[in-house]
Amino acid sequence: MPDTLRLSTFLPFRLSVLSNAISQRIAELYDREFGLSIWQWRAMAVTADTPGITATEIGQRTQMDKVAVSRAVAGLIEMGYLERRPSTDDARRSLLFLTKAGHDVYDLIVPLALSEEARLVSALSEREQAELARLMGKLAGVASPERDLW
Amino acid sequence: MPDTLRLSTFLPFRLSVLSNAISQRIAELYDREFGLSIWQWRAMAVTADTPGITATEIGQRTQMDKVAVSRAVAGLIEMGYLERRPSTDDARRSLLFLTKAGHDVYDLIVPLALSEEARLVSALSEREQAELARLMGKLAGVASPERDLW
DNA sequence: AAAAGATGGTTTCATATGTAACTAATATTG
DNA sequence: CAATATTAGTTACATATGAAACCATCTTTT
Repeated sequence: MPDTLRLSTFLPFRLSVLSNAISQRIAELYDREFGLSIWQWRAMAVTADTPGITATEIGQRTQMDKVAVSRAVAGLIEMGYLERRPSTDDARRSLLFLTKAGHDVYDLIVPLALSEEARLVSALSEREQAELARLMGKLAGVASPERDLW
Repeated sequence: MPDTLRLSTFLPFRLSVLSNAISQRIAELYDREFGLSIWQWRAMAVTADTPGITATEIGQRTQMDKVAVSRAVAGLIEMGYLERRPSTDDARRSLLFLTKAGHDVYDLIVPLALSEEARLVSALSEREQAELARLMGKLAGVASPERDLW
């Protein structure tokens, strides 16, 4: 058992640094261009994907806790990008939809996000990209056996 | 150009969720067992690796900003794990060393950290581990061309 | 060698985030 | 069907974090 540990080769550290570097770059993009936080962008993305989604479901799909979802949704509604409609079969929930303005912004962000991702993975061949996804999936299984990350 | 984007296959999102799941698990371990934050643990790790390191150097090695380093170091000193000695050739800096107590804690954490890492990568073969490290290195190069992440 | 600028590090202040308490509604139990 | 427990979501409070101002020292310029 070695008595020291080199941080720069320690997987949790490397992952964290890499992920933060990427997230920050993207967050700055969303914020600068559209005034959206990462959380708001994620809530928007799953709502675009699943119109009529509830706040709880957003939380599950994005791995945000319910407070974060509540705040993100509140912000999006205030900006006029999201609309809340009461659920007919459960008055506690509401169903969320993108507004026209929300769709417009979403349609502007998607290409930006995808091109940023493309820039990122451009260093990797198709095979490497697939391999990375596969390895991350395996790690996710071990990291959070209890909850299904995706 | 697709008009929607599936978050669950979007690399920055997947990386972020995976990394956070891992970091949180580890953070909770350090905190519960030793009352250390992740930042404090990182500062401790690089100080163990390089006795006499300065705060600025800790920042470079851990990718923390100087405020975070300042706070982490202050906490470690207060707990009696770190010691500050004035630099002879520049009175602005101080040189940092683990105390005896700091070494003791460090020696307890290292095996825990390594075994948690081992548990994590146990899902991967040797080859896959090496491949993952290689792919992450490539991504890091694109993600932060300006600064050298490791 | 005085003035101006840069650097190491801390403190202040404003914002972000997480935990726990709370409200309202639904589901379950006896 | 009343009492209790659970769930959806929000609010309040306490802590964490980051940006900018700051102090002290060192470096560069003139």
